[in-house]
Amino acid sequence: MNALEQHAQVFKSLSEPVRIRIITLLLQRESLCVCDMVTVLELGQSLVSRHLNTLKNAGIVTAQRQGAWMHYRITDDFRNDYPFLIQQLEKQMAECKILQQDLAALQAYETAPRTCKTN
Amino acid sequence: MNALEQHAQVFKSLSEPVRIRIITLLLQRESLCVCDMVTVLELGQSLVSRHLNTLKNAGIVTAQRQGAWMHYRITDDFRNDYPFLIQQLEKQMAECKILQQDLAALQAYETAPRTCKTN
DNA sequence: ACAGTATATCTGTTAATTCATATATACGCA
DNA sequence: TGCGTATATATGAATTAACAGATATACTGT
Repeated sequence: MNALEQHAQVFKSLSEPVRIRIITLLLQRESLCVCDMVTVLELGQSLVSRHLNTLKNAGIVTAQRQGAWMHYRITDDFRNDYPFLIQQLEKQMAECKILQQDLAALQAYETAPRTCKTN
Repeated sequence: MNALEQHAQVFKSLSEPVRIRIITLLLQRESLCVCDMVTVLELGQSLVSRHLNTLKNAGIVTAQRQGAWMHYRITDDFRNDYPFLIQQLEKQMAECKILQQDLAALQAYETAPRTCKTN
């Protein structure tokens, strides 16, 4: 895959609202596990897992297993190669109500006693 | 369409190599007509026209007729709402061989005597 | 009529979503 | 320790929709 196709793939990864929401959450934290995102976003586990896989294939996130949990984080490569894209996402987060609600839900979720009952 | 969906649509518009090439060219000039881009990109007229329509629907470009020619340009709204995205595209242009070749082809095309025989 | 541009249509490909199931780890308990 | 079970995550399969590309045709202004 050449550089142009790589760029196109990155943009494509950002072309779905759910993935924008996921990336925006991940930009706010070192890492999150799948069940965190499932709870905060109020989406099906399968759907979130598949979108995370799409982001992983594009090199935007990586996964690391910690016990039963898979922790996803933004890759250093993405931060290095697409710094302005991250700035753009942060700008959007500051202006987009839905993304702010997601962040608020994440904070509420972290404060409350966590029960990670995904399924 | 809410703000999140709007952002997703913009990213989707950037998710195809041909459209990245078109936008990159347009960022270098005030405006270009369809036959300019067809010649420089060496793609079918129908294909370029359809991609331009996609970009227009996303609010990234506007069209203005000048005689037989349709001149496309980047919208002010896009420049205002997605400034970092434009920075990202300019960074990519500086680093991506294909995009540089397109720019060189545009310059050569502008220098040579133009015959806009599209079809 | 002709040049520039848009669009209708067809084909092949890709992708999103859901459901059901598989895998992997942790936990409780004998 | 070993087994059964619950939890966390991934994935195969099926369905549906969207889209890129090409060709042919229609529209628009000179």
